[in-house]
Formats: sequence, structure tokens, C-alpha cells
Amino acid sequence: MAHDSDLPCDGDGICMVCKGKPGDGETLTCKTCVAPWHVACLSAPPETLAAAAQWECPDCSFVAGGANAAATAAVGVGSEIVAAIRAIESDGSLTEQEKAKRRQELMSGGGRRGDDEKEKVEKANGVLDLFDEGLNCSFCMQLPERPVTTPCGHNFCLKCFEKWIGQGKRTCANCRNAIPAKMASNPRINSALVIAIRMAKMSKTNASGGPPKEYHFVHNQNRPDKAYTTERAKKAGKANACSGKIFVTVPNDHFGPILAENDPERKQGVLVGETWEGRMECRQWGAHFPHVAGIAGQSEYGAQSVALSGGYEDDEDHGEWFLYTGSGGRDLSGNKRTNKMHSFDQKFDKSNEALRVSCRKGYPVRVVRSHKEKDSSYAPETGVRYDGIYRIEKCWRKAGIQGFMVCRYLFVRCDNAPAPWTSDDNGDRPRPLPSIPELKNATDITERKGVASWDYDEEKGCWMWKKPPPESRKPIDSVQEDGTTKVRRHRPALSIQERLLKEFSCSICRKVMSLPLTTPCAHNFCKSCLESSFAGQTFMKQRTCEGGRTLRTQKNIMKCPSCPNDISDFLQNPQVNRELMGVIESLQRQSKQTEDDEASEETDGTDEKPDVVPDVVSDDAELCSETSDILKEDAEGKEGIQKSPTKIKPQEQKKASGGDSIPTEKPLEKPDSVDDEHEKSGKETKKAAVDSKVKRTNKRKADDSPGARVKTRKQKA
DNA sequence: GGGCCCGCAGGG
DNA sequence: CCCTGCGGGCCC
Repeated sequence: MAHDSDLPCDGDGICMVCKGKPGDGETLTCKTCVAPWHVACLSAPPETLAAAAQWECPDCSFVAGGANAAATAAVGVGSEIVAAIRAIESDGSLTEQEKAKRRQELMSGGGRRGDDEKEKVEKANGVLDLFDEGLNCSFCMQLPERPVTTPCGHNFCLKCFEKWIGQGKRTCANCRNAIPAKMASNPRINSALVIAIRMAKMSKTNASGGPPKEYHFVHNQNRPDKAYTTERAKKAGKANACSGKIFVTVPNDHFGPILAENDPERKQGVLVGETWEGRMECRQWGAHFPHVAGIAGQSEYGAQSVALSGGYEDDEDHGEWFLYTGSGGRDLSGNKRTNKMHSFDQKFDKSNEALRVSCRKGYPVRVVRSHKEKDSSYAPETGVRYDGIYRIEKCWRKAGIQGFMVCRYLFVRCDNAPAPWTSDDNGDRPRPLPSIPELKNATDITERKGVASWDYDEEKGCWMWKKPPPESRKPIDSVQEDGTTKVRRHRPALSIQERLLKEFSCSICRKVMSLPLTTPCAHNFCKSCLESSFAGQTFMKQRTCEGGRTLRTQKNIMKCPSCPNDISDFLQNPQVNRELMGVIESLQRQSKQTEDDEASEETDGTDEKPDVVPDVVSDDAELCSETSDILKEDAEGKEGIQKSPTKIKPQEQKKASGGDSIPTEKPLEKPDSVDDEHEKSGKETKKAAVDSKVKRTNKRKADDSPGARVKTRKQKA
């Protein structure tokens, strides 16, 4: 497209194409968005003066449907939008804020589309009603594919958003609020909204007859992108971290390569040679799920992957083939996770048996190597690397170096991509098995029986599944291009209410979110819960000097309760994600209809009208060390232009009326409290939130003190 | 650099 | 619920 190379002038009036500063007469102002553009650098400047007066920039013609031809064809309303925007812009009776508000209403699809067209689009999306929630992306007018949410609470397709950002825009296309640099450079998918869209589509499909589809949801979206450390695990840092989000859509008993279709994040799959910082990161990409154990597998089913990490001295690594040692046989007393010393024989059970199953069946086994594999030439220098698919050609038992019996496995590489260490650019071909001297003294020898599941196809010239891969025993969904879900296995369908609770619960109060907020790091919370978490904290750290004067020192870092990101900027003016709220509420309505009317509502805030954000009571107190609250409820800011977030007025926090109670709520600080106190209170509230999560996910910890645990192990030993 | 020992995740 | 485990930060 011609205008792809077109860019406007930046905030300083510098043309982003030629980097020069055009004079007054050399720029054109867009009729729609009022941005200045350098005429000389336009690929298609207006030809007449009249055209220049009514000129509309390439971005706005893009918004109206220039870039997404398919979407525009389906909707066919591009020119209508532009005409309507122009009408708004030329209406002298409106303030800039009102204009922005009108523009936003227009862009969010309200009352503009003709019924026929609307029906057409709805059919294409397989969904009704959703447009009433104003959910569609303002750019392509479709339900957002991979939605991202701005701090001002507006949702877009990731692609559309990135395109917008790529054009140098740094304001929300809906309300013109600033987009934080961090989000511009690294927008995050709002996975709760993904689920919301899917659920809404699904419930609609089910309602319109036909057999109800079974869907499942990985309860994954509340996890942060990085491994994180709970308060409880804090002292040992990453050593005891919880897993971050799993980025791929394979179940953890998936065999074979991780393909592009299971990588919604990058659409490339896990490639040979890919390297991660540690086992947690490796796990997040599905190459090897266990974060300590070396073998991923189930004794009755097979083993999916192994890690070579130098944990067993019997291992012998030759790159394209290696000898692997089974697990067990070691004394783990003293609460250890590993031990160099063997103290009893290994058996073909548990993981060792799982590997033997994979051997018999000829399953593909993913292999990762760690830098900790010290005496191998093939180990990566740092981190953990995915080295591709191997098969276990034989396994047996023999006396290990330390004299105890160990299980042994001959792994031979069979991947279509070349190994990371070879300069050959071809993948593997079937190769003769190496001779293994130790086999003469081996017992319990097992070899593959029959045709290997994963084998080389001479005609196609590649390794592939010759038998269908074993069906996953874990339910998991995989996201399709269109946002729908492919079902892998059946499982009793959850009620709408159950799903609501599972997918849209606030990770602070654990109830379905009321007034959901989406942070720039794409985590969702109830507005009231998030606010309460930071009650008493100020945007700026304050210090009171002896004279009683307040000194502003530095910005207070306020970490997202779900990840380490600083969300203090966001907290200054958090905007409710009204679209997400709309979907939640519409599902709640359906749930109410479907189930008994008597079914009591477990969620709060349902009486709240979607677009009514609780008003705030302004605190006029100007006490010198008053704790100014950073959380500014915006009364007028439901849509339209918000005030610049840099001005922070001391305001008493008011609990949102529909708010849930949170586990620990600390009363507001006394006026003369010092900042250390603020920090402490914030931390403790946060800690409580995290702790509640810990309790939920790890119930057994309650009466299982570390000491008791050590004792158990020691007693056994 | 080696040993200690923790929380977490998953199998059974 | 109990057991296991080719991590990993920290202390010495």
C-alpha cells in the first residue's frame, strides 16, 4: 500500500519521514485526527486546494478501512465512518472532549451499521449480541484477534495496534489518551479477553441449537509471563519460583515437535537450537515441562522429553546419539532434590518405565541440553537448548559406575532440522546404530517392537508420524487463527457460572471481576481490589522533614500483584475495561437465564451499570503529610479524553461500592505516618494477596512445615 | 566452587 | 495425599 511509507510529524513538529522540520505552510492537517503531515513527504498529496482543505491523512483512511481490505469488504462502511467523523469534527458546538467521545462512540460500533450489514458480520463471526458490547477492534471492526488492552481500557487486535504504533502513533485510537512507551514497544495479549470472546461465541453457538460443543480452558492466563516468586519462596529467589505462563498450546503429555500451530505467540513453534535461560523458561515453551526432573513421562503412557544436564555421571553424550541414565537410585534425604551418590538399584518403574514405553513404541522424544552438562562437547555454553527429536532405540540395565544397577537408554537423533552443533544443513537420516560395548553385560534389554510411531519416510524424505500420535490424556485447548478453540479431548462441560469463576476471577479476591481493570502488563483485577491493594501508597514517595513540610522525593514503584511490572503510572488513572465487563455481564445474564432464577449470584457489582464508574469524593484536606492517594476515580473519564495523568491531587480513597472484600485490608494511614509505613502496608496487603494464591494452589503446605518435611525424608533414610 | 536445602510441579 | 525430582540462590 502506498501510504505504508507515510508518516506524520512527531510531537516536536519533526517530519518522521525526512526528519526535517517543515515550516508552517509545508504541513497539512488531517481533517479527522488533526495530526500535522509534511506535504513534501506524502506519497499522495492532495491535488487541489479544496482537496487540501478536506484532506484526510493515510492513517485515518486506513482506520476507515484502507488496510484491512477483507474486513472492509465485509463491513462496507468505511466512507460512512469518515463522513460521520467529519460531521463531528466540524460541529463547532462540541468541545474537543465531546468530539473525542463522539468519535469513540462511532468507532466502537454503536448505532451506525445497517441491519443487513450487521447481520452479515454477525453471521461471519458466528456470534450475535457481541457488538452490543462494543467489543470490536476500532481498526478492522472485527472481534479483536489477539486482543490487547490499553490502560485507558480500550481493546484492539494486536496486529492493528502494532500497525498503528508502527505509524508513529502514541495515543489510543479510541480516546487519544497516551499509550505508555512500554505498551507501545511490547503490547501484551489480554488473555482474559481472548477467553471472553471465545466464551461469548461459544455460548451463542450453543444457544442457537445444535449439539453443545465441549471446550476447555487452560487456567493459564492469570500467570505472568515470567516465572515469579511467592512471598513464601522469596528467600531462595528463582530457585523456588512458580512457573510463568505456558506460551504454547500443547498439553504436557504432547509427543513430538512443538509446531507453529501450537505457538499462538510467535506462530513458529519451538525450533531446534532455541535456548532459554533456565529450566523454567524451557518449560514455558513446552520443550520440557518438569522444572527439576530430567524425564517427562508417565509409566503407562510414555515419555515425552528428557533433559541432559549432567546429573548422572553414567551419561555419555555423542551428540547425534547418547546414552541416558534413568532416575532414582539415589538418597535424597536432607530434603535434597539431587544427589551425585547412588545408594540403591534403579528399576524400570515410573519415569524409567515411561522411557521404556517410548522405546517400545518408537515415540519421538524431545531432548534439551543444559549448560550444566559439563563433560559433553554438545552442551550449550549457557542456558538450556532444544536439540530436537530423538528415539530410544534400546534400553537395558547394567551396573553403573558407582556399582548400583542403572537403567540405560540409547537415544538416536531423528529430527528434520540439523542439530545445533552441525554445519550440515540437512536434518538426520536413518543411521546405523552405534555399537555399545556395555550391552554385553546388560540385563533386561528392550528393543522396539513393530513399526516405530515416528519414522523416516523415504518418499517424502523426512521424519514423520507413521502411526497416529498417542492421544493426549490431558485436556487442553489450542487457539485457532479466528480465536475459536480446537477441542482435543472431552470433559464434562462447565456451567457458564463455573467458567466465569474460573476464567474471570480477580486474582486478588478470587471472585468474578467487578469493574475489571486491565494493567499494561495485561493482568486483570477488580478495580476495587487493585485499589485496595495499594491503599495508602502514594505515587510519589513522600518524606516529612522536621519542620513538618512535605518533600516529594521519587516515584514510588508499585508492582502488579501478578508480576513484577511497575504499574504506578497505570494506577494514577486506571480505566475499567468496559468491553470485558460487558462480556462478563452478558455471560452472567445468560447464566441467570439458563440456570434457576433462584441461583444466587456469587459475584458482586452486577447491579452496577456498565458505564457507571463510581464517583469519587474529593478530599480537600491539604495536610502537610496527608497521604495522597494515587487512585483517582474518574468520574468524567468513562470515555473521551482524560486529563493528563501527571497532576496528582491528594484524594481520599473511596471504596468502590460494588467492591469485594479483600483478605486483608488496612485502614488508611494516619496523616503523620511516614513513607516507610506506606511501603510496609502496601507490601503486606500484597503479600496477603499472594499468600492467598499460594494457599489456593498449594493446600498441603498448611501443616507441612519445612522442618517436618526434612524430618520425613530423614526418617525414611 | 561445592554443598545445603528450599517451593513447586507432577506422577501415582 | 504422598513421594519424587538432571534447579538454583546462597552460604561457606
